[in-house]
Amino acid sequence: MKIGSVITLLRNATTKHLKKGEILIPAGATGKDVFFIRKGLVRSYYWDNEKLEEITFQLYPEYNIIVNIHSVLFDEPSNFSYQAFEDTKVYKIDYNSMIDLTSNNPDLLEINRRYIGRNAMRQAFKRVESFVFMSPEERYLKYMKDYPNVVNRTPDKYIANVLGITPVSLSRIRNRLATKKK
Amino acid sequence: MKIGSVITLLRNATTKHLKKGEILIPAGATGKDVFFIRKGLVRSYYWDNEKLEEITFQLYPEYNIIVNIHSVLFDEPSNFSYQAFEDTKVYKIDYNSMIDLTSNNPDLLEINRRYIGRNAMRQAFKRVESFVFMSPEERYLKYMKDYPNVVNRTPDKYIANVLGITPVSLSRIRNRLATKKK
DNA sequence: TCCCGTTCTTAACTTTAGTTAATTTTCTCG
DNA sequence: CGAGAAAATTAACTAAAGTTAAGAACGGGA
Repeated sequence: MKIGSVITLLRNATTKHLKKGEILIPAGATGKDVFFIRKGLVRSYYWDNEKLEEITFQLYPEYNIIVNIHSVLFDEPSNFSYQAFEDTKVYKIDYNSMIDLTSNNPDLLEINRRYIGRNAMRQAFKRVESFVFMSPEERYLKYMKDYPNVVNRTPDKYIANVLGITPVSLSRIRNRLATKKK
Repeated sequence: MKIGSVITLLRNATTKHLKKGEILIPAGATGKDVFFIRKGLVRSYYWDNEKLEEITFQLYPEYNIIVNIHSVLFDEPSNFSYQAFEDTKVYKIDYNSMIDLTSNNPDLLEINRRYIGRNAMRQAFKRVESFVFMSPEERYLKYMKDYPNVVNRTPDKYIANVLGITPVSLSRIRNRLATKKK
């Protein structure tokens, strides 16, 4: 990745500061923005009308790219809200402007392909694999290993959501693992 | 999608016939091929060394595109084998040739973006959502609804794998649903 | 059609997860 | 620092899933 290309991107981006708890993208949004998290932590979540509670879908620490998959790739309004989970600084650029920039610039085209499409795809695919092949306990261990910088900044109840289990169940898994070790 | 573009693609593709049971892509393969299933049914599966059995990851009926995500997008050898689950006819084209073709042809570029990247991404993402937000029972009902043409051609044990549960458990879910209905 | 292998179902049992609620611990921010 | 809120743990119970195994049903050749 060439430094000049990055500068081109940054010149076309705006900077946004969010206080902990502020909403970056509200549910229902249709805007096609791409965000780069420079600092902080963002979570995406879904309001479950049956259980009457929020279910956290994913957690994004600094140096991650967020695109609202629903609006940007699927042309639907966003199912999720994206919320700053710590004081957060993001760079924001319109997706279509980004496509325009990248199509005239081989380096940026490569960045686009590599860091947006491929990365999001890889994450989603690996996550499906973890659900198909692994137990909740194994999934938890893997998540801790892969994202320690997320786990130790986030209350367990949100991690439990991401793993597809309840907070109570996660607490028991931790207990089992702790007693097993001895 | 213009018919001319499709013909361009087909002229650069080869046709392959597979008997039921034959392997389309063996585990460990590094080839970057794109397959279009003209007729038949293909499954991808993983050999689980712990459980000493095959776990089916996904089922692809006719008119679906198969790319080996591991080799084509992640530059790793394939983790999965892809096997014809019925007598199957596929069109095959090398991924890089396809990229070359598409980059000089706006229609094909659109096909590429839309049907390969976006579709695979959409599938993977929706599938993660189903694991995070839904119970096995709900997941089964949704799968039946979304892919009836797969379900009624595939033994349940393979469907169970795809849903991340055991065949015994799927059988009980079916039983529960049947008695609930009355 | 009959046979054999695969798949499905059922049962019995063990383990784990969901649910609800009470209690303890930890955070947060005024 | 301290009070109130949020989160984590624990318990008791229910529901569901994993495991193993046995028998029934099914299906695809010969």
